[in-house]
Amino acid sequence: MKRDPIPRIRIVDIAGLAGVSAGTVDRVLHNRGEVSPKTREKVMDIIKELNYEPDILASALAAKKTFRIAALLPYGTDQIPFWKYPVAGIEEGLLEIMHFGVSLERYYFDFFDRDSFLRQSSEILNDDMQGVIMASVFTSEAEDFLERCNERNIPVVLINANICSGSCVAFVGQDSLQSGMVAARLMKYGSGSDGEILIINFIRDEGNQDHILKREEGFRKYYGELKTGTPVLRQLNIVETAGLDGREILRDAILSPGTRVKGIFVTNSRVFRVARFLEENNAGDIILIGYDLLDENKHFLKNSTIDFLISQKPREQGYKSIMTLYHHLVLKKNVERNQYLPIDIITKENLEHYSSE
Amino acid sequence: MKRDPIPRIRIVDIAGLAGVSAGTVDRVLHNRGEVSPKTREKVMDIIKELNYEPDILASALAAKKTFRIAALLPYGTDQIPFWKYPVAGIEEGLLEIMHFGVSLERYYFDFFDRDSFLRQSSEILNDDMQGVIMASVFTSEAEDFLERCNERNIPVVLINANICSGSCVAFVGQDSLQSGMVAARLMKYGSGSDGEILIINFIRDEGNQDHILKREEGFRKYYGELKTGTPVLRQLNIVETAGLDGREILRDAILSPGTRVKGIFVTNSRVFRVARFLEENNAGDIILIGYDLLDENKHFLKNSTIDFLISQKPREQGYKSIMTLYHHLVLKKNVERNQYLPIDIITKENLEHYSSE
DNA sequence: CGTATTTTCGTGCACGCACACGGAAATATT
DNA sequence: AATATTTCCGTGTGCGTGCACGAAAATACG
Repeated sequence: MKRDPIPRIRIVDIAGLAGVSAGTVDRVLHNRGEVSPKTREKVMDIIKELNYEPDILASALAAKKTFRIAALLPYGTDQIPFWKYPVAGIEEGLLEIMHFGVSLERYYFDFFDRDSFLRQSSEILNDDMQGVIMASVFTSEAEDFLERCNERNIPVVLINANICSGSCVAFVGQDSLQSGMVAARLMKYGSGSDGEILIINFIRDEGNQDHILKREEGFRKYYGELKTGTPVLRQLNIVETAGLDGREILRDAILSPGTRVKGIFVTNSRVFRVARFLEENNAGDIILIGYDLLDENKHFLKNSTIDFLISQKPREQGYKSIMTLYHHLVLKKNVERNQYLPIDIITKENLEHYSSE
Repeated sequence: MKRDPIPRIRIVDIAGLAGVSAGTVDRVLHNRGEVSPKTREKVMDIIKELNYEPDILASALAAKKTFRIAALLPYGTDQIPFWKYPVAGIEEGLLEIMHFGVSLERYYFDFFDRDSFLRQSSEILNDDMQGVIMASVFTSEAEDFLERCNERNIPVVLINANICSGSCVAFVGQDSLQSGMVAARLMKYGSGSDGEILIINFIRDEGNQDHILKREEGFRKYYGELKTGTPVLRQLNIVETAGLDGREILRDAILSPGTRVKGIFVTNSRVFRVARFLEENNAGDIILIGYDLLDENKHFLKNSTIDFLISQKPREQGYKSIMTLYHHLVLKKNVERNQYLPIDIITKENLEHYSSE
């Protein structure tokens, strides 16, 4: 039976061993004031040798330092409910770390309006922020803003969609290629080797769609690697503008005479639109796979119109993004550049235990 | 753009408003020493009205209180590797909360030896522990020990297998019935409506097997609720004693002439034994579903001998158990009695992002 | 009423760290 | 050599809370 005593090394212990005062050790630790090279080296050696770690409770209490973090995200709407969840995850993480002086400023923009993104991101640069959590919905504007932040040494964590050229501190999101492959494996079990499968992309005129395209790519990759018989994979792009849900396009693709649709893979969280359509038209024997536990998607999963949902874990994305900034900013620890979240497969049977995602 | 200022109410603020010293407020807060009823009521009113919350950093720093938590778990072995993971999760949680004075004592026992459980649990009662995390492997002994702990007001968190009659603070684990139903849904997609499906239980002479039986129950429940054609479900119990892996029983059940096994559901983490057998005998077209990301299970998932693994998330069970005790013991917060973990479905394609479970 | 005992409460100091201030020592300038 | 300036470092106090000690006030007893 092992005991776990924690003999904490304190600043005064190091001071004693180095024959200096605690104030000098503090100056060495924080590169503050002036310390002679000889004294500095002696203190640093002891710090390393004893593996000194500060008591973060005492440090936070004494410093009363504040870390102001900006959240630059789309606001969730009834049409795009997905974005309600990362926000909730960020707020949840804030509750855990606010004791350490972290505060959050919220800069929300309209998912469909590039100018609102520009306005809010400009405002961040006018304020005195120490870190930013950003959703890169508009790619080139986000890259521009990221560059501005880098010039000011403001660390940025990207959420949900990565930017390849960005020098952010971290990206928190899902491996989109792999999630497409997961969807394909599930589809293959459910729909067999014949007929055709629709890959439906709800896309926009503009903005970052890498993750959507990568999901399709992964889906096709899985089938491409199969040794025997595969169904026909057919892409269907539905341009997503405010107000339209693509009903006529769905009718043509699914209900036209001669179509043999066995399954549908929707590459984002708007799968509820397809589910609505299938339900209205009694097309219940089609395997339907999509993303995320939005309320309406959950409703259709429960009544078996949707067979599987893949969760991007949006709440956990939010939670993890703020915790990553905390580790980087406050604890000064190394954080991983790409933080991929698990690719959760949700069925009617395990839905209840995922509901808070 | 909303600001998030936190004007913290301190003890000295309350003291000023009540016309007493901070020491008196402290005495009221902690029911310490003696305070006149009149003064106590005045202070309590102000505390409630201002919704005072202590600064947990300052509280932990000043109190230097230690919370000693006992971990009463089986040790992980090559034969039962599952138990390596909850331990890792507990250690991970400990790192996050040790600043608040939490320390961990490890009391490990042999999964197959009731006496070792009795020895270790007795030792806990002899030591001065403030909380216990326990795996209820031997049901009645665990109930007994739980009763002892209750007499001493030592809170206990159960992990992995619940005890129905136990008055523990919390249970952290998976909803076994639902996980069996998830397995059945996956099996149904993969193996169709004819032939037979084996439900293999690796069981022991003694000990808590509720969760294993519940998984089978859930599996059967799913098929029972189907409206049309179901395969034959056949139970196969393999008694698990140290050293044997049930190879002969598997041979009879799977390879005998006349058997038409389309799928196998193994109700715990020993699915690698079945996978080994299938691989050795080139029986690769059987759908195989089991539990947990042990190294050997992962190997068979990668080479497609195993089709799906359901994760009990053992590491997260450990993590969550210690965090639950922390919330209860240190923060004095209410915690939920049954904390069910998500039922993760793992395929070859999403395995990499679950590897740390 | 005087003395003894109990109740009540203010005060001081501890926790480990952050950091400002100013005195002492070292160095530069005249 | 005397004076001015810079470098270096020790000391003191703050952060918010926990808690021990003992003085003052209230109460009990003879």
